[in-house]
Amino acid sequence: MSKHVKEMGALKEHLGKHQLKFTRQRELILDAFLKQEHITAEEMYHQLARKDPHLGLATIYRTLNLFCEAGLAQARHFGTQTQYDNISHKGHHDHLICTGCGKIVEFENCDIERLQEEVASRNGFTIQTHRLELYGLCSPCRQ
Amino acid sequence: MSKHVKEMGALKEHLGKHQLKFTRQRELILDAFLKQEHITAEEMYHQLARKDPHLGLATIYRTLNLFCEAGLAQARHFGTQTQYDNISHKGHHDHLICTGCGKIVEFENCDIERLQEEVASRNGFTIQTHRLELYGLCSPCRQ
DNA sequence: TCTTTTATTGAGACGGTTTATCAATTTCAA
DNA sequence: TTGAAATTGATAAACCGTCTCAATAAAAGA
Repeated sequence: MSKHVKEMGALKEHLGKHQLKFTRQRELILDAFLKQEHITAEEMYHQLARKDPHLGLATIYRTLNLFCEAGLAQARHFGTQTQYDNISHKGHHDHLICTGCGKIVEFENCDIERLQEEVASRNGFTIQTHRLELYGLCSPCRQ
Repeated sequence: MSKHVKEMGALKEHLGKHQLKFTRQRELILDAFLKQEHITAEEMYHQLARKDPHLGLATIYRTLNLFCEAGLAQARHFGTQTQYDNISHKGHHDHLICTGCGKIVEFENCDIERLQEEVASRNGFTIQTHRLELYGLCSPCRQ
């Protein structure tokens, strides 16, 4: 009865290919994961504590890493924690960041994205998402 | 006599402004830092162990963070570790990161860099450094 | 120079995050 | 239903980076 039929299918396909099993915990964690844009293991642990008080933190880590391998999630190290991004939510924008005043300008550039695809395929990669940050000085900060 | 006169000057200026002191350790770490494009604290620790076996890891962390504040370095979380990038180094390379197995491939692409400059100047920015990470699956992880 | 003040250092303790271990349990194909 | 194989939960362990603090070194003042 999940609303996430497509992702559930992708996960089951990955499980099948790797002789892994479909468990109650994996289903529970997938449902919770797909409801958000990104989450940390700790956040999910607390969030799921009500539904299943015995669900262990280690299982959450293992499962989120499994989602990464299955192409559903993307891990990003953010400060001291790891964020797991939901790949199916992708309103992706890049950032120009002023190192002087901290101002952030968002931008999108199709040409850059196209070149990224080229680089990736040349190296045998399939891109799920990317992160591009340009650091510099805005004109007020340059005087 | 250091070859890195400019950076040494920038560091001393920062120290002066903040009532910090110029120490033998800071000089040593700066010299080692400027020789590379990027380094982790742990790598530097081993690298400097011969020159000064008593140089502590904590001092290296403290000093690399100081370089960030002084605008000489840029920290970024990479896998489980923190990389300190040398801002003055030009041959900046970017990363393809496999979300399945964690493999990292470095690449450089002048066209992308040129487009970045365009985006920046269109927004009135002057780029000091950037960070581009492409996340996806490498071919073994894709099957 | 000598003294005084203040920042820095080294060593290890510490805290938070993630992974490894392992016996018990669950899944799933036969 | 059975049995091999994967998974789980609990917790120990590993790991990275920061904090603590007494001892030391650097700058400023006399």
